[in-house]
Amino acid sequence: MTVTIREVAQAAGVSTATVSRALRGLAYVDEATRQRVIDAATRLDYVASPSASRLASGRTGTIAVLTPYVARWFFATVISGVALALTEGPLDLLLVEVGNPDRPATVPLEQRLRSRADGAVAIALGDTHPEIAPLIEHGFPLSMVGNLSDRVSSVAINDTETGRLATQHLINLGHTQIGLISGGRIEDGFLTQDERTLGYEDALTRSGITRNPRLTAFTDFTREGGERAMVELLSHEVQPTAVFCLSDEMAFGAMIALRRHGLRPGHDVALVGVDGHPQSELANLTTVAQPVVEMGRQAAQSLQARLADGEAFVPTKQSMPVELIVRASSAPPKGL
Amino acid sequence: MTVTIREVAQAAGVSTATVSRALRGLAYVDEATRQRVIDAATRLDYVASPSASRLASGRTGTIAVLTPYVARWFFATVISGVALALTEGPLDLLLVEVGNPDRPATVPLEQRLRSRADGAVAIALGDTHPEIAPLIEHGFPLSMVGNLSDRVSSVAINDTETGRLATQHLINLGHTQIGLISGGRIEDGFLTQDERTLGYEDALTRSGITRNPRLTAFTDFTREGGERAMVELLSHEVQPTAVFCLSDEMAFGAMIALRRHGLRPGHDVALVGVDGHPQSELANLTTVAQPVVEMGRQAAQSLQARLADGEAFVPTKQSMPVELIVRASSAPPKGL
DNA sequence: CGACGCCAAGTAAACGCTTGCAGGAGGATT
DNA sequence: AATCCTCCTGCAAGCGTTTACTTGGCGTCG
Repeated sequence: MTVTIREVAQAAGVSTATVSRALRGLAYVDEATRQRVIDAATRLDYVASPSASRLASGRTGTIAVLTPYVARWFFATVISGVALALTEGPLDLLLVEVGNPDRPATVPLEQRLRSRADGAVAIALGDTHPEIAPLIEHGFPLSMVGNLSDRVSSVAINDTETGRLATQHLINLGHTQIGLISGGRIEDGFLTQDERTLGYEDALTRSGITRNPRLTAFTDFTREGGERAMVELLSHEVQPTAVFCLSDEMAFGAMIALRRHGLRPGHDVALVGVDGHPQSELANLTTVAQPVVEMGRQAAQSLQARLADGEAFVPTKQSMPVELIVRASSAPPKGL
Repeated sequence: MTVTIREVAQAAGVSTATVSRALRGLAYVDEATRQRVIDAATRLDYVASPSASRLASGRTGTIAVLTPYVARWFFATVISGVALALTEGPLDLLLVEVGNPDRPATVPLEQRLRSRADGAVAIALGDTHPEIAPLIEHGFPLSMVGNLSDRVSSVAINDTETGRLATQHLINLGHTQIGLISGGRIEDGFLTQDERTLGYEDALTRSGITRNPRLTAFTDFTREGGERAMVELLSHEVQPTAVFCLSDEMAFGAMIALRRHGLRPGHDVALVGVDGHPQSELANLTTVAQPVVEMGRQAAQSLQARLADGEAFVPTKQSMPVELIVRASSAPPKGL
């Protein structure tokens, strides 16, 4: 059924070794010979068997994408960036769900990756995450997106700066009762929420505002979470005139909650999110946008660089620029 | 570095053949022996080399997902459904971008799949698509989502019914000038837009309304496309009081365009989309929702069934239920 | 009680590549 | 003219499984 390297060798009148070398563009093959081989291969519609070549070479030609979610915007968009980077080369993209609390791992990640991928891009996962840490320990080539790490290459935005930027914007508008909708604390080295919160606190402090813990609600990074969190905030006696949401999706949820309470986002309660989600325009949401596709692409590229380099490799930490996009959801407090 | 089957065999005091059989749960292995093998394997942290087993068995244990886009909501969500179905088993998920007009294929799809996947799930691709058709021709196990086909198993909604449902809803509200924002015609067997359009026409006809071609705009299935299309519709002399958008994202774009023209969705122009996009709630968009995750899951399952069955296989056509979710974007025309 | 069948386990031949090593052909260098 | 490179090519040993075939032991049946 399938054409083997032997048949190509026969057709081109050379050995299989030469076919292998010729087709992979290695040195020490006469140009005329190479052409003859390529012609034969094309004619026979030959494609090398990946399994065989992987077995023989020990390289898989595959990189894995490790992600807790595949459908959520941020994750899906990073994946598309990785895919973009891989279209250049001949690498395969193996999709692996990791760290989704709703779907506990049945097989240890390391086993799922061993001899299956040469390296991996991890999305929004901490470097001490129980599934990830062993990989790093064992020197598995890893590249992280959305979370900076000292132990592996990583690309992310400056989350502290992001939190500061968003909060300062609200302060500049005249707000002082600024709420926070944050993600729950995670103990696996995933620092996004901590750092954005740090930036939030820092901005408040700089302006001489003391943080009120009753103005913070913890939830998860979803629309539903944002909705619940906003309801919670609204239930307290002291209410925020503005809320910094750690993600746009959370902010969308917050908007829904506000509306349900007869309040108008922007008019009654100012809202700022983070992400630059495509829907933020329609929702009129002020947001700190991050270059998500590009982050995925960069991570994949630095991983490829590492795979090419081999030993001589130092983890790089890449910080991407953010941009505050101001829309109607952030207006001055009503008194002003 | 890595543990081989031979070492396990030695440790368990059996042959590699027995180890192979024991670990894969095949018959003709004494339970005591099997346990001994499993213990040894566990102790040594043995994991079979996929390349080797693929080479030897001819099966890849991988299914590919073929998709034009990975980040767009519908596609990402289908992929998550496929991933969901695969978490049960030991199958790998290979992600392959196919049919994205912005990224023309460098290597023929068939070559990218040969000996790399046992089967594939194609998302929103037609069965005569130049990349897909050869696969079907050669009997490659395929399962389609979002587009029904006679030639392979497929799962989708009834698009004609969907178009009818959406349009009828607008008619029921009292609209007669009902516009359509449609996708461009594609000649590769992808029928979604044709059928939804058919449903739209049919609903009009049934109510004795003659379709006005000036009320239809063609574009692509994106927010930007919807925006452009709505601008186009608004530029004509005869204007719609309602518009049926073939996808929610298009409808979001249409909303943006309306707003830019000082018109209010629902109030000035009624809007209905298709998808049940998570953002439709916040946007107050009336939509015909489809069970997207479930569709991905079903497609993956029927593919697995086919792979298990082998020869004895007949393509199945699965039609999923839709649900009209009425929100503020669809209101009666202003006169009423 | 011998033939038979069945189960359990082993032997060894693939599977289709890659790659270390060896060899030969020329040309350049002493 | 002998020696040494350099370039090209072939030989063959893996790579780590799976699986057809074989073997042997043991209970069963006529």
